[in-house]
Amino acid sequence: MTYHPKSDFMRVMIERGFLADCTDYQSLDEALVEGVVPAYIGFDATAKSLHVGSLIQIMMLRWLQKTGHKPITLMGGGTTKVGDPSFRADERPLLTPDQIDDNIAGIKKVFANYIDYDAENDSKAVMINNAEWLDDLNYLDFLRDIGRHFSVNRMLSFESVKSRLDREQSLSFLEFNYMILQAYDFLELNRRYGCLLQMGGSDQWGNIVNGIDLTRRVLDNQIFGLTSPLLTTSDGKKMGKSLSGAIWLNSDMLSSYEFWQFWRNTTDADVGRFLKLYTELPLEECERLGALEGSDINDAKIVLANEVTKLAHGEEAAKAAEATAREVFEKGGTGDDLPTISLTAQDIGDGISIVQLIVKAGLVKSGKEAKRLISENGARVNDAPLEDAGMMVSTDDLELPMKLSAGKKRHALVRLDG
RNA sequence: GGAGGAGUGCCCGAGUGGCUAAAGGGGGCGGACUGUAAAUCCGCUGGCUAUGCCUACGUUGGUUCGAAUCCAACCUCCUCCA
Repeated sequence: MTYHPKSDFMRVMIERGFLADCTDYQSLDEALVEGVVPAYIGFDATAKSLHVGSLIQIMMLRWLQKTGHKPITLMGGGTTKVGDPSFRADERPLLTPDQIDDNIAGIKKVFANYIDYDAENDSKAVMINNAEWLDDLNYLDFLRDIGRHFSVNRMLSFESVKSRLDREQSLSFLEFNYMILQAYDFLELNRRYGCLLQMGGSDQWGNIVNGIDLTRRVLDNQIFGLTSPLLTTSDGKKMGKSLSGAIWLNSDMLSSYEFWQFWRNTTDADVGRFLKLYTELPLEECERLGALEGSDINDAKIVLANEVTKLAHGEEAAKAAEATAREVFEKGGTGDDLPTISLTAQDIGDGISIVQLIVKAGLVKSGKEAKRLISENGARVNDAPLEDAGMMVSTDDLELPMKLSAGKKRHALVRLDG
């Protein structure tokens, strides 16, 4: 960007790599200088927790608040009933209202760690559910008041739905309405809360622009949109997957240790970028750490893991995760923070096969995979290669916690409970 | 409503009566190399109480000793027409 912003928020967004595009850099910048700007990001409730793919959005709201503005976290209680088709190859399964409520409850937990909803100033954040205005819409009124502002011709031209239209997959009318509902959200947030800005990933650009147009037409208000880059790791993978699935932000969905490990395993080339996006370390520090060469950059990865985990799960959790990681990887020992399963004597009975234990410990999905792992010499028990796939484990073997390993990186503890 | 095309394993995609748990690729997992990195190379990749059994090629039935493969009906999607 050649634009030199006057506002702290825009400056941070640009310097730290959050900015992919903005509908009007200069006007938005001026609004940010003039006063408190309420800005929102919407989160659909498709799972019980958000994952690291949404973390960049959360960090944007956090910076927004830190630079003196007002974050609005919009929970998509209404829009989730429709499902966002943007850049998706197929239709999502519809969630029931109960599932959606459950998911919202889970997602809410994580925001409190990043955003202050109790601030006693103009930057106090608010959390709103768009079900508030979407659930009770009257179809005909909505079509007449809002629908008339949308051109189907134009809607069909959006990149976000193009792949669906071009290819053999259908786009249901239900999903097609998503962009109208999201546009309407922006309008309502402007009307009700004076919201001036919507942020989101660059895949949301079309939806955001629609909201801006709609608000201008209906209320004659100028509002703004700002998008973050769609994050992939430098080796071209989507952000947020790792060894065993999605990287959830909620600690009840993914342990702090595993969360920490995800960041510790960042690809070299991403370290500097991630430090800027996902931590609040000074820029120079991010750059210095990201520029470390060879094995020195491992120290930077530890800093990254500590900082991100601290924000998400708290300082204690970060410390415990680091301690366990050091114990496990540097000394080849064990640590309390490793994923642990507890078995009762009853579970074990006369003995349980090692194959079953490996499955129960969550290191593999099936007994067959466990056997494969063993035959490939990837399984270890207390750090000794496991050769006998038929090995039985008795309660006596679990006097001390047993450490099971799958490959070099994945470990779990098995304890006897009670 | 009419005509034509399509529906395969986590994904893409070959197969068009037995040799098919189904080529190839991607992804994933394990190994080597390293730095708990990347790239590269090698191997594995449906499940189970396992010399056998179960599940699987849109769904349901049928033909056959035998079907992903043939037939019928249905469902869904795509393209064109109304």
